[in-house]
Amino acid sequence: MPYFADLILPLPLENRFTYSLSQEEAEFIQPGMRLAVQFGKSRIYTGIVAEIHQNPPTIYEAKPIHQILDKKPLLTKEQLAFWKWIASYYLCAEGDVMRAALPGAFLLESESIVKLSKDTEIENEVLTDDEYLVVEALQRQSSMKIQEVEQLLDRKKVLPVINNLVAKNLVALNQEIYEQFKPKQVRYIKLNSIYEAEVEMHQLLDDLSRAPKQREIVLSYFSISAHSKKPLKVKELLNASGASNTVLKSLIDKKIFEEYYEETDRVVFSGEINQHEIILNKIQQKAFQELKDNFEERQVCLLHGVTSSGKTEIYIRLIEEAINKGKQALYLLPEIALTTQLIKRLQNYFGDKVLVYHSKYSVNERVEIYKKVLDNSEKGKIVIGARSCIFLPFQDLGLIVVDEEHESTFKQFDPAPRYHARDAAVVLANMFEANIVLGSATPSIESYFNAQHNKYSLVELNRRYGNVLMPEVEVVDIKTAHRKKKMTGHFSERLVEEIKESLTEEEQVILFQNRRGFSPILECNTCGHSPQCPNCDVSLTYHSHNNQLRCHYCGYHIAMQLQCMACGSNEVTTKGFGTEQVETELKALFPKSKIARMDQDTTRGKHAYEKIIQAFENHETDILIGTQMLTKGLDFRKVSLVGIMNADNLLNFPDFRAHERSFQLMLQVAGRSGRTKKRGKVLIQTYNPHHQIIQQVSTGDYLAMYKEQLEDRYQYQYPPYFRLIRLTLKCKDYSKTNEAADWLARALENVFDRYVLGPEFPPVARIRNEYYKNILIKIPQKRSLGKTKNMVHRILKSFNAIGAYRSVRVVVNVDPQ
DNA sequence: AGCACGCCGACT
DNA sequence: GTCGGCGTGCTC
Repeated sequence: MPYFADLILPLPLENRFTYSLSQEEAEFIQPGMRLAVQFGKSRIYTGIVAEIHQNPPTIYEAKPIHQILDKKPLLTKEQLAFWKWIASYYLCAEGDVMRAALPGAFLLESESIVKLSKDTEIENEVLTDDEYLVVEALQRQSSMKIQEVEQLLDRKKVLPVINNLVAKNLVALNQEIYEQFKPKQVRYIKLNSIYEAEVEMHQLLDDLSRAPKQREIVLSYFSISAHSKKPLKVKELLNASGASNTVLKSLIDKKIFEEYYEETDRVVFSGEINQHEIILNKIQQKAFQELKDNFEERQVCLLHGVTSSGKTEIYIRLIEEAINKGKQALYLLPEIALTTQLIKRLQNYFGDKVLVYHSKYSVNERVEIYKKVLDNSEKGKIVIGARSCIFLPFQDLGLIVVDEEHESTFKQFDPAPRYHARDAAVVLANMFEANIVLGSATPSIESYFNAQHNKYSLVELNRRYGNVLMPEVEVVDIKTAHRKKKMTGHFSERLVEEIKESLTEEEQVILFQNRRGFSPILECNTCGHSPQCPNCDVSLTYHSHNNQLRCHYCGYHIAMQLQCMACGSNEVTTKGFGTEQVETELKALFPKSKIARMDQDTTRGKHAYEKIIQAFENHETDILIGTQMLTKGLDFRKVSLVGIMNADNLLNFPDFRAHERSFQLMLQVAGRSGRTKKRGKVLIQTYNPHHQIIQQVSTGDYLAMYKEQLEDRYQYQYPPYFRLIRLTLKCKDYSKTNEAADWLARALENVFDRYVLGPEFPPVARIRNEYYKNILIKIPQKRSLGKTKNMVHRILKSFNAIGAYRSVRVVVNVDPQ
């Protein structure tokens, strides 16, 4: 009986692919292992075994596999099921999930290598110039990559040339695959055991009397090993003796020393546990108990706790309980770069049980963490990281914490799989029958709705830790201020007063300015023209640090223009205002204060974030101006004033979540103020002081916001009452984009009727010379989600079958943010 | 995705 | 005439 394996390949393709196995292979291979297989004419890919069976494919001959890459499965059954769920829920291929889920180093890919055939006789052959060049080059360097051949011949299509050479039996084309992960090896040294006896030892030292450097090394070795029995690293020995590697090498050559290698962890925790107990106050204790009680009934619990109410301590205690039961715990964060403070807190308590996992780690480091989790090892019982952590190979997951669950960065936007880590984590927890806490000071409407409708349980913390008062919020009407001429640039008189007061009290100030879309653009005072990107439908934005005009979307940039490009007028001004302007104006207002800025521009370097934060923590900075980044879990002690420069550009965003977002953002920023005894102050500058969201922020009334937003969502048919699927069409051809979008919208309307919106152009309708068009499908609660998705799937399939629309790509985004 | 094949315009 | 552009189809 023949055997077959169905593989998931890391490609955006619908199907799994079936390969044939020998009986021996079939007995060894298990689902979750990696195989290297040939796919297509020449390439070799890494595939994951999803299933082994004995049903031969009917319409094609299955190819044999190339190589088995694992001794035991790299994926658990749960993971395979989880991948399947993600692919079907978010309407993407399992291959897309595979790419997102596995550290890159696990995905071996082949590279075509050209080599000279063994018994080549060139003389008789008639060669073209190109062919001759390749053969000649190969006589010098034995093998070449396709890319190198491209360089050699200085043209793009070299495969025909190579194929001709292969046909003439002059060269061979091979596939080479590389195992990318290399365990880190550390070189150790030990003395040859014959010198351990005292006599031999003295003899050795005598023998070396004429080689003082070598003698020095041996003496160092003795002195180190006298008070430590630990294996000795070569590096340590060389450091201690001050000798060079060459000297040691001659000792190794003389067989006096022996060297050996051992694998070590790249990711090591060097600190030590310095916090041994977490003591919860009464309110925290009560919440902790409630959470545990709730878990008896329901797996998911929403923890709604105001800023600095001490949610982290509760998480830590929950994690502790999970790992005490021998289970693994996962702590999900929106963005890992901003959370060094939190990671330190966890490591101080749990030591090396904590592993941090995120995309900024090197591929090798990620492989190590992956393997630790797979082995359910003691190191790495607790994993903390951003959204991709949900793909780790947990064996026995007991608890998931989703911190700042309202954050939209949990949703992956591009590329597929466009998953929401919070929602996927709920599914993951369900697979393990694990508990999951969703925590936030400003829960998402969806989660609060689920809590209100008993899908999740709910625990609330209404007091700040140590009974610190919530900050006092003052709304400044800048419309009136402008009229009364009480504005200095973007600063109202009130804000300047408050900053002055804080500074004289030697307290710190945070100023918040929303980013994107409000970066400054250049505008001509005469004709109103502003320079546009040639590839995208946007104005170029001005960047003062390099004096450039830049496109946000494609990176196109030109030097700053001093004359209008349309009419030649010399009067051009920068409009709109970002953090840079705030900084400039602030420096003029407070020349003596130390001012720092935290935004995209200033946080580019690897440790730039930390430096700015550190400086602020150490009070080397008085005023910190920043964007969204400031809202994320930073804990500054001496901030007494938070200023929101302009609330309106948040509120006026064209998005059904704009109000919810504004509320969350403002309340989070406000929470940075007054974390110690003194009551903090928040100043919000706005043109609409009576806007309901501004009012709700100033009273900190989450429930009022929730209720009002919920009504809007119901009325305008948005989540949580309706689910959304957004289809985005992209194409270089404008009219084709329109035609295809119309066709697709018609096809969808046939099934979903009035629940199809669009097609319509997004605010930026052209990016990198591609036109965009959106179609939105709204799914009422009563309609089956699964059936709807199958239907969408079917319609997309027939869309893709239309030759004329072949160049139009459709991006599917389920639950778009 | 990546690659082959086929058709078409633009150059040595 | 070939080179390289792109559209189309297929991969177990």
